[in-house]
Amino acid sequence: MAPARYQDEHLTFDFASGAAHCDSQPMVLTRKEQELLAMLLGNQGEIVPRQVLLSRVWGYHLECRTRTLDVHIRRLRKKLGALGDIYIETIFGVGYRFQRYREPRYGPSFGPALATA
Amino acid sequence: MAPARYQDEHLTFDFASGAAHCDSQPMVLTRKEQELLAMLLGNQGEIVPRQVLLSRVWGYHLECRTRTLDVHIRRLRKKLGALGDIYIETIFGVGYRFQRYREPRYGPSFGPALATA
DNA sequence: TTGAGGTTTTACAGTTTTTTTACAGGTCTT
DNA sequence: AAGACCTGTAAAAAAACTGTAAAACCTCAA
Repeated sequence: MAPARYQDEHLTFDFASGAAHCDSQPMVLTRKEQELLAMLLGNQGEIVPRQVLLSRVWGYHLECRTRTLDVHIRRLRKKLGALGDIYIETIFGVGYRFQRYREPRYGPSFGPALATA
Repeated sequence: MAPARYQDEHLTFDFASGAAHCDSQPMVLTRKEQELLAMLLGNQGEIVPRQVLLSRVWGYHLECRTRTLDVHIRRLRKKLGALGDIYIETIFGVGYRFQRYREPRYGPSFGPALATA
C-alpha cells in the first residue's frame, strides 16, 4: 500500500491529516494546497499531467482554460521557500513533477579537492 | 507486441514516457521531437518516408511544402551529438532511416593489421 | 450580514516550442 | 555541365504554454 507519509531532509507531509512541515516549521496549507501537494507527493518522481491534476483535485473534465492550477502551484512553491522551484518542476506542455530532495554528496565542485587528513 | 523500449550501446528511449538518454545523460526532448524519434525508432532499420512522418507526427496530408520535418530532424541530430548523423540517415527523395548503433568489431581499418602475438 | 480567509478569474508579461522564411548546398537526370 | 529537385541551416515569426499580481468571487462562522 501507499506510504502514509512523505519525508525527506527538509519536507514532511502526512497524507492522512494533510499536515506539512518544512525545515521543522509547520506549513500552513489550505485544503486545495494540501490536495495538490498530496497528488504531487503521491507520485513523486513522476510527471503528473495538468489534466490529471485538474481532474483529481478540481473535478474539471475536458479542456478548460483556467489558470487556477498555476496559481496554486505558485502558492505551494512560495510556501516551500527556496526549495519551491527545486521540488516542483514544470514539464512544459504536460504538467508538473515533484522531485524528492537529495543532499548533494559533494560541494559545488566535482569532488573533494583535498584529502582531509 | 512492440517493445516498450529501445536500447543500444549509446541510446535509450522509453516509448511510453518519451524519456531518452544518450550516453547515460538524459536528453531533453520536446514533444514533437519525442514523437518523431519514436516513429524512427519504432521502425529502426527501415526507411520511413517523409510523407509518413508528416502524416503521423503532424497530421499533414497531401503534399505540402514545409521544412518543419527537416528542422526537427536537424534538432534531433544535434541532440544526439556526434552520433546524430550516424543514427539518422537521409534517404534522398524518400525520407529518413534510423540505424541501430553497432560497436565496430575492429579498429578503423578493415581488420587487425598485425597478429598481436 | 459581515468580514476574513480561501479560491477562481482576469489580464498581461515572460518563456518555450513549433513553424515559416530565405537561401545555401547537395543530388540526380539528361 | 545545366537544370530540376531535394535537403540542410540559421534566423525570424508565430503559436502555445506558464508565471504572476491583483481583483473578483465565494463561503461560512460569528
